[in-house]
Amino acid sequence: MGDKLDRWADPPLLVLASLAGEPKHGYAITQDVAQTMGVRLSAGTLYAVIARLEARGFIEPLEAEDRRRPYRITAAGAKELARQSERMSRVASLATERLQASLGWAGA
Amino acid sequence: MGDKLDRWADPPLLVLASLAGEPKHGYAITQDVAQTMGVRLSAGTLYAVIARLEARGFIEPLEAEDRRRPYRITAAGAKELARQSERMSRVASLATERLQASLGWAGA
DNA sequence: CCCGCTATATCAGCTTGCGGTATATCGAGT
DNA sequence: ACTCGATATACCGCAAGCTGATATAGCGGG
Repeated sequence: MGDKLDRWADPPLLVLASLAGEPKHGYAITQDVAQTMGVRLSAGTLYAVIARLEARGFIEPLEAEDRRRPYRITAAGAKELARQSERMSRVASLATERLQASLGWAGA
Repeated sequence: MGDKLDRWADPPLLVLASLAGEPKHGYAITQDVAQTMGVRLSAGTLYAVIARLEARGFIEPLEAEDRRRPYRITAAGAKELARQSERMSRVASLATERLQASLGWAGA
């Protein structure tokens, strides 16, 4: 049930990608990730990830408006995101290449 | 130290991507993943992932030669890999776009 | 007045990831 | 012959992460 194999997407990466453009607060991140990346992050995951990302210095909190606690990506976070997304696109294109190259799969 | 935040790459995805081209046995997967994707999978991770992937029907074992137990990607696995890598490249390009759009990062 | 949406936070439980260890075979060096 | 490193698979315990549930709370609509 709680199977990780159903969604192979690292929440930290999605959150960081969401914050890459402009600062957002937690709830806005969930919505952005759902809309632009098609992955629904539960509240439990979201705030845990935010805490870890902040502890690593990849994101930093801004002054709270109302109930909203916005976060901004740091230079270190941006650098890390750039590295990871480069790797990601390499893996993705490699996978696509290989899949197209072997059109012989009759499969089960 | 076993911090997941250091390496945001889902081992299942890497293994499946490695098997996308042609069947490989476990050890060969580790080497391929390390060389082409820059991620080192420990033996413990590797064989656990293989077992889960097989249980899901994403890969299937071929007849063993010598000590080697090769695995092949199934049609279901290929489909899943295609879906995931499409998502991956979308997230990656989105992240890159957003990072470049906000050129405030000094790079340090 | 209650319900759903916004918004954040925490918890228990399960799954997963990783390092270490065990086993076994093989080729190369000494 | 012996040892060492590489090949190759497998399992264990621990720590970390993810998820769904639960709690809190203000606000607007039915």
